[in-house]
Amino acid sequence: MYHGTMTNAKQVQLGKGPLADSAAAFLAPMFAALSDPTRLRLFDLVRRAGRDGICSCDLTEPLDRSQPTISHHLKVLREAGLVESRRDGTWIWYSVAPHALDAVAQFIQR
Amino acid sequence: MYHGTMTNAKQVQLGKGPLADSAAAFLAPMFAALSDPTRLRLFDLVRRAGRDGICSCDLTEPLDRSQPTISHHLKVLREAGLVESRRDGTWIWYSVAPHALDAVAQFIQR
DNA sequence: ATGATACATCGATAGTCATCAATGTGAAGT
DNA sequence: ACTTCACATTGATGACTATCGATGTATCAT
Repeated sequence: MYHGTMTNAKQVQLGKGPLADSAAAFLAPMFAALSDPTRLRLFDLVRRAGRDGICSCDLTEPLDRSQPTISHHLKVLREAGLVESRRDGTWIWYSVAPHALDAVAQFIQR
Repeated sequence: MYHGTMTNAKQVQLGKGPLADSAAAFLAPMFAALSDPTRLRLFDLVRRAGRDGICSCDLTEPLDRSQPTISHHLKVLREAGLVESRRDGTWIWYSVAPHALDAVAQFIQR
């Protein structure tokens, strides 16, 4: 399994014209990743943890969901490029990917 | 059918602590409304139309979707509080709801 | 090696969604 | 009244999703 730094350097220039098909295809999964209440709170908890990140084991309880469910949501966030994971011995730390929300913010205020 | 101004004055104070359950329940549907590529481009087209808005008939072709599909997406955007509709004779004009994305923007940059 | 801990994956289920063809509705013109 | 145009709704279908119990996997301690 992959636990390195997902740099996701993909930068999308939204441009000035109508939102391109490719830009929409890039942005939509990010919105989708935040479209579930549980996952939204999950992302918020990870973000509040700052650079150090937060252990997956500390996320199960406050969200009142099973461990597989939290693991699933973290996978969705990771595949959307919003969070990164970093293994440290037995456990894994999740943190927000740098510039994760830049594209989203750029779309919101344009 | 309702075509008046959906003021949606609901204001959410996200506060400083972890994202509350209620705040997540309020925000998630907005992200969900933008989580589909077609609907994202649809919203973008409506937003680009400015205050006057844009006719539904002018949205079917550029998005390459059937008329019922566009109608469905517009309904989703409207119920999420992101766009408004205004009847004018035979046709209907869609425009972005004022402060539609304020809550989303507030969440993104916090 | 054994056991324990942290996390991922599998399989199943109930619910939701995007899409379209067909049909309904409401307004305007003739 | 009839037709036409703009848009909404219905019904159906295939795809996706949130959730959990059960099970697998990797790491550490003993």
